[in-house]
Amino acid sequence: MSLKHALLGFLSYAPMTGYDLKRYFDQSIHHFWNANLSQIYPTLSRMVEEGLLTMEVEHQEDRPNRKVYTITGVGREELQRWLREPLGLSPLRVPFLIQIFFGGSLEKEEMLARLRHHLALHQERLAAYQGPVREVLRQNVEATGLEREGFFWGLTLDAGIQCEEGWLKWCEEAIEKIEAMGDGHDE
Amino acid sequence: MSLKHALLGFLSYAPMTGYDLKRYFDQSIHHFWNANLSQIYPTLSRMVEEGLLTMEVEHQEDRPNRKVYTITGVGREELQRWLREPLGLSPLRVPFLIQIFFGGSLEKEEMLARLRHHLALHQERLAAYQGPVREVLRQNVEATGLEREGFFWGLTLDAGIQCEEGWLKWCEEAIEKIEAMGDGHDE
DNA sequence: CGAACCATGTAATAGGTTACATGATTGT
DNA sequence: ACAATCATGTAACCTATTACATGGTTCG
Repeated sequence: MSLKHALLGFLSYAPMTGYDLKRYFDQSIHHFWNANLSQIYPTLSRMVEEGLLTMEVEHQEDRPNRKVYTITGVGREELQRWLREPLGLSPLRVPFLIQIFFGGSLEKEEMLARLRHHLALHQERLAAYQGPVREVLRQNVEATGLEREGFFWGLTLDAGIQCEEGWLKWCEEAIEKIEAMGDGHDE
Repeated sequence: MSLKHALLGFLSYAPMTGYDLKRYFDQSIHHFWNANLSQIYPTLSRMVEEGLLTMEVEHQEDRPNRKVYTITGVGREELQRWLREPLGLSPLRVPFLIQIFFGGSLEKEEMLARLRHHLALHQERLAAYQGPVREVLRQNVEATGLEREGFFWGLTLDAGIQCEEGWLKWCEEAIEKIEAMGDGHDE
């Protein structure tokens, strides 16, 4: 279960609440993994039962109480074990490609509009990765001083960028090929 | 629900059994979507209830009976509607990148071994796409005569290839960067 | 005055994987 | 003999999403 190990990973940096963890997800691994609060909270409870974490309630007066989770020795061992576990390639699930696969009945212009829209979405995402996302990463390295860790954070962002560039290239080539095609439903 | 629409897509080519459909999944859209028989069978039943398909039992003597599903007019309309529905970008879920992200505690050689293994997996998959997978696609076009459809089938395979090439490039660059790094856990 | 932030959850639903169950035929 | 192919499913389980529920504070 990857969510569990991602939580262990962040908690190996510092004790945190579920709400904090969600912010870290959104800020740093959002481009290859995400989780909702409604999934994070029960998972943290279960991890306490399993002995991977401990929890302490921090009382606050003007705000809701915080449940601060801390990783245990067992938790650290489990994280280290998992980090070395060989994983196969994760299967893709891209509904958009199902639409392309069965798109033979769409008209040329309709299909082009779909692809151009998709291209724009990927351009947006790429720009975000190269700009604000990269910047947040840099700030996190600066704030924590975790140089070596920051190097690996950067690698995952590189992967996201590489992926987006691949999609852009594919979209562009697909558009060219369709534009070169005959009109209507034939050829 | 994408599975439903993928099933509608294949059944728009010809009536088929669940078992046949599974074969088509494995053969043609496997690289961006897959499904198990234990998921396909109940889904087909539900689609009959919803009026998207009809089912007829074909009795066989030496083999189990076949349940042949046929797409209805309603089913075709639903497929056409869905093919035009704009979809956002599908979120990635790559557990391997979680391992990289939190991989700061692994030793240099350990990390290199992981990346080299990953590189090999992607090379294998790319070779499959460029060789046998492309060949099966070509044969399906020849067998069915669906030239225009075949063009779009090919596009989805191009996307798979583009994706694999992106991963390969990323793996290679990551390996180079790590090799250039200082030894052990520092720097 | 309304939106966003802080902070916690539960419940219902959907989607997907794995294991279990059956049973004849064909190929190695 | 053993595995694979044909052909159907059910049940248990795991994972993830969406909706519902609460309630004060801060910012525009």
